[in-house]
Amino acid sequence: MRGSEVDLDQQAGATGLPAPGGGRVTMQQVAAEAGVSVSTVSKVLNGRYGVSPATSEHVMGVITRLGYEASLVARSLRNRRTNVIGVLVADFEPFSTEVLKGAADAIRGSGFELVAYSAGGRVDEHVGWERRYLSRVMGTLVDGAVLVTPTVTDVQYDGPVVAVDPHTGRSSLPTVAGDNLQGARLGVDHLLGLGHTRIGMVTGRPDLVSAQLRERGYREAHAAAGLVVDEDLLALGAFEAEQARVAAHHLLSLPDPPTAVFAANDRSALAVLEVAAERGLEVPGDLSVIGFDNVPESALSDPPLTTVEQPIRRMGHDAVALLLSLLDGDEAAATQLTLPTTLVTRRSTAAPSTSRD
Amino acid sequence: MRGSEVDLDQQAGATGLPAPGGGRVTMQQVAAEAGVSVSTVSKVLNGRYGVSPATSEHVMGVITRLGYEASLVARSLRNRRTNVIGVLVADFEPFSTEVLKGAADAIRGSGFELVAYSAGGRVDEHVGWERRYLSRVMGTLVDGAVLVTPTVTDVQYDGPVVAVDPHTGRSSLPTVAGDNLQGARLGVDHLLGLGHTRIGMVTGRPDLVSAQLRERGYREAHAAAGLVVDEDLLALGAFEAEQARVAAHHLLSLPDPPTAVFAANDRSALAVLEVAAERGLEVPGDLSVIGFDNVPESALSDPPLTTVEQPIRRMGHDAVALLLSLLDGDEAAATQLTLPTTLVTRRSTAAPSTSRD
DNA sequence: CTGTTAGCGCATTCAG
DNA sequence: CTGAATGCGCTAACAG
Repeated sequence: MRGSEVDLDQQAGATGLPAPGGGRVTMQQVAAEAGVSVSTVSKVLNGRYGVSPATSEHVMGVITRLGYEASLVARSLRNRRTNVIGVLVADFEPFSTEVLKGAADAIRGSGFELVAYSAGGRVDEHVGWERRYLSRVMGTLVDGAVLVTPTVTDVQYDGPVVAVDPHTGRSSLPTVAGDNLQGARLGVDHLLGLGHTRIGMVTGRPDLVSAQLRERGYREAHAAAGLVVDEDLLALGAFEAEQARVAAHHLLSLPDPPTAVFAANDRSALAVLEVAAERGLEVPGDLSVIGFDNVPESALSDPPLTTVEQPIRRMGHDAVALLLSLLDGDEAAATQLTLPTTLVTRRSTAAPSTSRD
Repeated sequence: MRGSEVDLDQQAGATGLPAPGGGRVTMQQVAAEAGVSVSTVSKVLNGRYGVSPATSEHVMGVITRLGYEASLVARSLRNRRTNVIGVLVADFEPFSTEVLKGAADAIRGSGFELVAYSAGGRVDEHVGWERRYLSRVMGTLVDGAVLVTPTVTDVQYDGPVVAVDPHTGRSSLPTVAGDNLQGARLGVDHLLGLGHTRIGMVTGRPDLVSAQLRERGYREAHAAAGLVVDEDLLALGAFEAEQARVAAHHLLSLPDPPTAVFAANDRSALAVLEVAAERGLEVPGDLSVIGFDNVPESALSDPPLTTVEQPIRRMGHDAVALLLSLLDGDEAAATQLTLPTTLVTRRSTAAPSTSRD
C-alpha cells in the first residue's frame, strides 16, 4: 500500500516533492514544485489573464505531472457556482436508480456533473430527509437538486429544486410525475376486463400523492364498472416490501379473499407474489397480481409481473432538463409535468378461475 | 418562488432573521439568532462538552426552528473524517447502478453516507477518469471510494480505495470481481452443449481484465471441446451498444456466419438481439445469443436473454464492506475477491437449426 | 462556560 | 505579470 518513496509530512508546507502515487495533491504542492505562488496556479487553472505564457506552460506541466485536480469541496466552498447537479434519494433502490439513469442521459454533454446523495436508508428516523439533504448540499456542493420521492410538501427552497414523484400537496415545487390516476385505472380496468370482481389493493405510502392517486384510480375504476369497493380489500403496503407482505397475508386470509391484487408499486407486487407462493397459491391461476412502475426487476419475477409502466428514466431525464432550464434563468420552465403511463402485460394476470381450490 | 419575507443580504453578517423558506441557513445565522458565538453553536452541534445545558437547549431550539443543517462541504473541508463513502462511476448505467444498490445495502446502519459521483459520460475524453475523480473527492468529500470499472491500472492512492471489476493488470488495489473466466466457460459450454460449433464472440473493452478473461474463457471452452476457434468469429464490441452493433453486423455478414453469439456483456448481447431482429433473424431459431452480467434489463428483451450472471449487487456490497474494514484500520482486509458466476437460462439460446433459411 | 483566533483548499481582489 | 491578503462555512485550539 505504502509507496517506496519518501514519506512527506502532509501537514507542513511540504518541500515540493511530488509524492508520486501518494495522497491528494494540493495546490500548495503544485505551487511549491513550480516555484510560483498559489494564486498563480489558480489563475493558470482557470484560464485567467495575467499570466505569462511561459509561466503558464510551466505550471501546466507541473499540474499534469503531479496529476493535480482541484478539490471539488474547496472549490465549491469558494464559488457560488459548482456545475454540479445533485440527485437526492432516500435510498438506492430500483426506482431511484432508474431516475438516476435518466438524469445521466440528460446531463450528458451539458458540462454539468452529477452527484447522487443518500444517507443510506436512515430515512424513517426523520421524515423530511429531503430538507436536511438539501441544506447539506444546496448552495455549496450543488447548484440545483432533483428530489426523488420526497416525504414532505413544504420543501420551499431558494435554489432550483425539482421533485420527481413528489408528495405534491399544495407545494409549488416544479414537479415531474407519472400519470398515476390514469395508470391505476389502466391497471384495475385490466383486471376488471379479465372478469375479476373482488380485487384487493395493497396501498402505497399515504403521504405521497402518487399513492393517493393510485388508490383513487382504483376506486374510480370500480365506480365506472358499477362496482362498490369493499373497504376490507384495501391494505396498507406503504410502497415497501415488509409492510406489503403483511398486507398480502391479511388480504389472502380474508374469509372471502380477492381473486386479484392491485399493488401500488412493483416492490409491493413482488412481495405479494412471494406471499402467494408461500401460501401455495398459483399466480395467475389462483391469484392475479398487477404492479405499478415497471422497474426492470419486475420482469425477473416468476411469473413475470404484469404492471403499469411509468417512464421512470424519462422522468429523471425531464427533471434534470427542467432543472437545467431553471439554472439558465428560465423561470417559465417551472411547471408540473405529468408523463403518460401504459399497461405492460406479462404473465401474472389472467381470468379468475371459476372454482377456487 | 421568492418568499414573502424580507430579503436579507446573504453576503453580509446578516441580522439573524430566520429567512424562513429561503436559502441555506448558515451557522452564522443560527449564532446571531441565538445570541451566541459561532463556536458555541458548533460545540452544541457536535455534542462537545463545555456548554451550559441552558445555552445548549436554547441553541438547539434555534437550530431546529431555523432548520439548520451543517454544510457537507464546509465540514468536509475542515475535518479529516467525513463519514461519507464515494462510489465513482463513469456513467450511471445498468451495471454501475446495480453496484450502487449493493453499496447501499452494505452501508445501511453503518453510520456512513453514500455519494455517487459521475462526470456524465465525458469519459472517453480522458482515459483515467478515476484518477481525476479520486483527486477531486478523496480526502475532502469522502473518506474512501469504490471505483466501478476503472480504465487504468495504476490507481495508486493513499486513502482506502476498492475497485469493482477493475482493469487489474498488476495493480495492487483491493478488488472485487466476478469469476470472469469460469463465467465465460459456463456460457460457451452452454452453447457448445446445445450443439453449436460456429460460435461468434462480441468482445469487450480490451483494456479491462474482465474482457480479457471472458475472451480467454471462450477460447478455453473451445479447446476443451477439441475445437479450433476461427479468428474471424471474434469482433470488438467494447462493452458498448454502438460498437457491439457494428460487431454483430460484421459477424452476421460473414460468408459462413455463426449460429450463436457469445457477447462479452449484456449490453452487447442486447445490441446483437436488435441487429438480429433488423436482419430478420429469429432468436433463438436462427441465432442463439448469450450475454454476461445479468443486469435486470436482460430479462426485458424479446426474447429474454440467456446470460451469465455475476452477483453485481453483492459485488457492490462486498466492495463497501471491504472499504469499511479498511477504514477501520484492518489492513488485512485488502484482498482480491472473486465471486462465482452462474448461468441463467432464458429464451435466447437453443440448439442450432439443421438447415439455415 | 464562552468567545476569539486560526486554518482546511481554493479563487479573487488588490498591491507591488 | 505576479504574490500577499481575504473569506467561503465550519471545527479545534486556546484565552478570557
